[in-house]
Amino acid sequence: MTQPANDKKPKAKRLPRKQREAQMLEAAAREFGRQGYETTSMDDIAAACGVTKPMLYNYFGSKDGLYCAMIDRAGSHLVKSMMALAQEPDPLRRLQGALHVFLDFVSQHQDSWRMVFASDGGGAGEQSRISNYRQQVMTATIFTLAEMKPEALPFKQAQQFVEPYAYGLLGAGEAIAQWWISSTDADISTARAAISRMIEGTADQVTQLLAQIAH
Amino acid sequence: MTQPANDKKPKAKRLPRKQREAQMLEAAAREFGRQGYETTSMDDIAAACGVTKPMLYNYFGSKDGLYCAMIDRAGSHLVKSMMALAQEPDPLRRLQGALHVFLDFVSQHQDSWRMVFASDGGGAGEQSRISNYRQQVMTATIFTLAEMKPEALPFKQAQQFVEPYAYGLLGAGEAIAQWWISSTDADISTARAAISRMIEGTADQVTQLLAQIAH
DNA sequence: GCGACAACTTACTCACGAGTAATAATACAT
DNA sequence: ATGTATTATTACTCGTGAGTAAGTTGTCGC
Repeated sequence: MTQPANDKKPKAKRLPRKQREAQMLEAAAREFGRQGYETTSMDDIAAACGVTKPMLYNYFGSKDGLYCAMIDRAGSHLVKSMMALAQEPDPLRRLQGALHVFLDFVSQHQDSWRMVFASDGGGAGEQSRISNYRQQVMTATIFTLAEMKPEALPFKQAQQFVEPYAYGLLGAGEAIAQWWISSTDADISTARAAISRMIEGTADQVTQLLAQIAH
Repeated sequence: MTQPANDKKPKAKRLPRKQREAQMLEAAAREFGRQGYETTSMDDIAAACGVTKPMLYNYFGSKDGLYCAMIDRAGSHLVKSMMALAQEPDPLRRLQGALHVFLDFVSQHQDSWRMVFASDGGGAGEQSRISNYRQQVMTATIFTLAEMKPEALPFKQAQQFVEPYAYGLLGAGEAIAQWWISSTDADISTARAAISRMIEGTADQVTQLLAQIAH
């Protein structure tokens, strides 16, 4: 519907499948990200990579299929980068490292990260649950936060208490990322610093809380 | 499409306009909240209050019109409640008060608050900007945060520095509210405590930051 | 009772978007 | 060069949802 913001009016040059698929995923990410799942038509995406609709169906089967493929590409990339931090022993530093990775991810997937991460509800019927990369990041965060004061109380129990803070932190991270993207002038280091400080402040509070609960 | 989750199969009882309108707004909030803007059909909403589509068009003109009316109802209510806190002089307490109001709002508008507040992008084309109640809350938060250490540096400048933290805080509040809604067992006081602590932690950091900038 | 207005319905139009044949064009392997 | 795979297109079907026109029924003032 709304002009796909892209060029390539002339004839579609012939391209091997792998390349075309990659291009399609790019375009899908861009269009879905800009307009949301429902509002983006397959024709939009097709036009955005200078090809016609049936090609999309050839390669991805359905709108859902394309959507999921695109989510998966970006999502698995995020999670993989985050998992690499698992060896860092200090929980606070691990949290900080995760934010670093997260902001990098956002800056690289400016349009689509919201879909990948928040999976906006409007997404693909069944698939919105399947590809919940957000959940994975959340779990890791809860885990890390519960480690802040390990001597205070049993780990399982600490996780309970810490859960809302993990959600809050993630929410804060997302919001600041969003702010950074949409503010034209702001430097990324400002965003980084803000999240970093919020993590620190929250970590302090959580440590206090855990200590306090343990009497 | 998806069954509107409501009853009232028999004949539509006749109702005066004001009452019917209120009922429609309720239903709209419920359905839009559950399924999102694009996915909810006018027939869904009509069915949800035991009436037929043309009535909706009679009273609200269009889907956009209905959507905006519903946003406005809840949104102005939120903003009004928050404005009542303006007389509180201590910025930290004001922030805490705002969160109290916010959580009350969320608990009263469980389905729809996301639409009202985050205005989910998929919303009504032009109107998504018009009815940005989120923006109002944001501005107030920036304002309050900048007041944390008034002697440090000029107010206008403080606002600049404080902006990402305001976004972060709001994001955290939303995320925790969301967590509370979707977790079956959690008590609201837990959510309140978590947001409260995060505000405190962040406020500390902001105060430090402002002091530090002022040399 | 009896207009007359407000509340409500039935029964459409119209556009747009997902998905699908059936068909054309180009590379490239032998 | 020529048969065969793969890449691509044109030209549809079909369902669904926004919005409307024209008609029906209940209710209130007098």
